[in-house]
Amino acid sequence: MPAADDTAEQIAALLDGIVRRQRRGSREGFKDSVTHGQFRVLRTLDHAGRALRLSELAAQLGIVPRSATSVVDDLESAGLVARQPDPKDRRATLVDLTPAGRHILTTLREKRRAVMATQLARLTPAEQETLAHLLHRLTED
Amino acid sequence: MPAADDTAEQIAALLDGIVRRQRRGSREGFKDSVTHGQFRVLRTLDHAGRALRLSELAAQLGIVPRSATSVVDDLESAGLVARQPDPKDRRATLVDLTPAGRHILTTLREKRRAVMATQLARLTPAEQETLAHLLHRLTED
DNA sequence: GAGATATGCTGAGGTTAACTCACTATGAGA
DNA sequence: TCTCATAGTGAGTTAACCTCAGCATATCTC
Repeated sequence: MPAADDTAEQIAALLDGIVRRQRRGSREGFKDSVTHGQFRVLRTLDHAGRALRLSELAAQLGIVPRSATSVVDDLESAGLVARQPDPKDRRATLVDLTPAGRHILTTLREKRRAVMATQLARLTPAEQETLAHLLHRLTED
Repeated sequence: MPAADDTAEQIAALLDGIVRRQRRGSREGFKDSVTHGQFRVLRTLDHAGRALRLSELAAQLGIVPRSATSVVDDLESAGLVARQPDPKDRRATLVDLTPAGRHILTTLREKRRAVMATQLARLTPAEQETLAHLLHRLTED
């Protein structure tokens, strides 16, 4: 049982626990506005900076298109995103943030940041930087 | 908007993405054996090294007791854990791993480790150590 | 330019992992 | 003893996914 292997198992369990807590915290904070899944859509659209095809959105979220349809349905009912037909392909629909969606996203980000910051307070700013750097390295292509 | 705050938001998003992928990978690997939630129960019992009360188990998992009941139900049907009455309190039930549960846990850990190791391969062993250390610091009391 | 094939979205329905609320059985304190 | 707290569970709900099937539109092949 090599040490490196133990590290992998350990990291997996630690990540799992942290995200679990963080998710729980967000749920409290997001109450009565949007769900975590909806938040992810808003964030993704904002990050893209333009309207995305539903399938494109799904790909970026790492979910199947059918699942994206449902989340977008709910966000659209809430007036936070808008669908419009893609002029280049009549099969496709473009999804974009509404001003209301953009507005709420700012608030939610702040709440989420607060939750995360509470946990992160255990690390020094330098350690936080290191962590961010390592996590980033883990996700980049 | 101070840099430290940005870091918090960033870390939250990165963690989320990593765990999402990792979870997806595990799902593939665990197929036809146990779910992620069930795995967590097995791991927790093994970690405790003794039979746990259902409520104690729930607490360690960070879920409400009622939720633990259901997961334990399924694991018990599968013969991976066993319930037995707590001799000290007839209201309580103790849950423990069966030999079969202990056995499958080893296999699952290995699969999970493999999934995580693939992602971790982007970091040097030293970086992995650092990451494990930082994550550990984040979770400890 | 017509027919086969691929693509984009959505209806229907299922699973996992949680939740709350209300109930029963048992234990513990006044 | 009578009250109140605690341990577990039945019933029912929610979020966030999934697959499979189907329709409309686009594209490719002949």
